[in-house]
Amino acid sequence: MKSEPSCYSIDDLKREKRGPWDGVRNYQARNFMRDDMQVGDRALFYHSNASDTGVVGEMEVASEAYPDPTQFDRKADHYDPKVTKNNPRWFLVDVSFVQKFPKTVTLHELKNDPFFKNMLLTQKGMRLSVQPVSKKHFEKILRTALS
DNA sequence: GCCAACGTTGGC
DNA sequence: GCCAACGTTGGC
Repeated sequence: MKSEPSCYSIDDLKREKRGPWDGVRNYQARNFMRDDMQVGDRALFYHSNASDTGVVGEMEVASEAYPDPTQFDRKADHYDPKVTKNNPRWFLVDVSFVQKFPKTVTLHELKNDPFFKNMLLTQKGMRLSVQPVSKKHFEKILRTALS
């Protein structure tokens, strides 16, 4: 799950312990949260547009999917004038902090390791902000981060 | 800040 | 339904 650290970082989540992953306005990303995530699933926190772009920590899915409240909020950055309370379009899950890695596993590292060749994240033009990670990739990233 | 790669919108 | 124009993402 990607976020620009200037907007919301792993340190913000560490401080807050738990929070809604709001602001996602892409159908595919929404579908992954709404349809494929379950409470207790692990997720990776990725810093995009950062000085050190890459995976910075681990979190846990802490809620079922529910409508993103910011879509109804006229003053929110991601307000969507086309939705109504009875007909929400955007969904999110809450996430809770698990750990911040002692070192970032950078996008550069992932792209340079053939093991991650087929990972969605490393594909050209891939900018989906919420995307699935295979177990083997997830575990290798954990091992790399903690080694 | 640039810009390539996507995604969305809306005229037709 | 096509596709040009526009908006966004995100690496660099």
